[in-house]
Amino acid sequence: MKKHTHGNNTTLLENHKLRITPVRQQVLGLFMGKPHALSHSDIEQTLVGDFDRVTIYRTLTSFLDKGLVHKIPAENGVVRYALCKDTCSEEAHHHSHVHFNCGACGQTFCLENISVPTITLPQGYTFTDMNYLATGTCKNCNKA
Amino acid sequence: MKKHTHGNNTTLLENHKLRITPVRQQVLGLFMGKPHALSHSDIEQTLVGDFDRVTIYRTLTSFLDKGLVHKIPAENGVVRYALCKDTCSEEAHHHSHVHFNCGACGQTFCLENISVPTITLPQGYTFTDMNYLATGTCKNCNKA
DNA sequence: AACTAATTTGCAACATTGTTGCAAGTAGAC
DNA sequence: GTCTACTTGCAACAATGTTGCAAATTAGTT
Repeated sequence: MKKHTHGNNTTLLENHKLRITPVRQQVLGLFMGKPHALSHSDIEQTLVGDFDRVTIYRTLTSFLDKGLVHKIPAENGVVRYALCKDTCSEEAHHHSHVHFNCGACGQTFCLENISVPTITLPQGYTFTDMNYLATGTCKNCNKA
Repeated sequence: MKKHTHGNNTTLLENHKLRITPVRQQVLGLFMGKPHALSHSDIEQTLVGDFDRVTIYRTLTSFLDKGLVHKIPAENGVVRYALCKDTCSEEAHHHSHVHFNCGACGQTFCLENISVPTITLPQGYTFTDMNYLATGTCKNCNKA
């Protein structure tokens, strides 16, 4: 029953200095099972009845702090989260990939495989993070 | 007292097929008076006591619909709005400029003057809108 | 296996943000 | 000035996010 809660997600949590708890295993499991980013409410609805709303918020916050996931703001203000690649840590996030939000299915994907151009900011500005958000229609929805 | 509510913002509203009302003039006045993007709560706090919260939401929505402002999602999910350039209309928005969110002063700016590279999406994806969001420290805060 | 310290969880309460329906008020056209 | 359509305020609600605290749990130590 709780078979697949053990496996490499346990290791993943340990690697990020997070204690192994049921919520964390389940939430991490969700991320690993889906190709798209998840919002708080996505998670809340999938783990029905099992965990407190607040706990899920805190789980996401700790994942974020420890560099396990990154935040993706959609145009409408909905915040989603997606797994980081291994190069991310507590200290620094290294992703400059494009996020794609599909207007048809509403899902958000990380497009890891396309090249991201460098943007040069004006004199005086320094940046720590760069976010690319495309809105449109995704592969699947364009087929249909 | 209500001197500067008349002027070219009235024309701007007319041009976008919006009725001239006190809220609209005042909110538009705010946008024109500030170099940075404004959130709903920024506006609410500045126009203290004068207008209903709901009215401000609806004002922003109609500005958005008519192509007068555009929406800027910050990393934390806060949604801000900034004036569009003249090339925007009800039908289509034409801005691919970079938005810059300063972690120090919290303000968000449109950086109109820097070049924005084209991003090529993978096969099958089509996009209608592209959003560039940089987070860091702005000119003023870097000086201080 | 039991003990302990530190972290994590659930609960309750609250704050903020955004939405909807409807009646009264106002803008703009004639 | 009159009429119509749009806009506003109010009330009520829904959704989202935050905080404090006591009880439970994790992981390390003996």
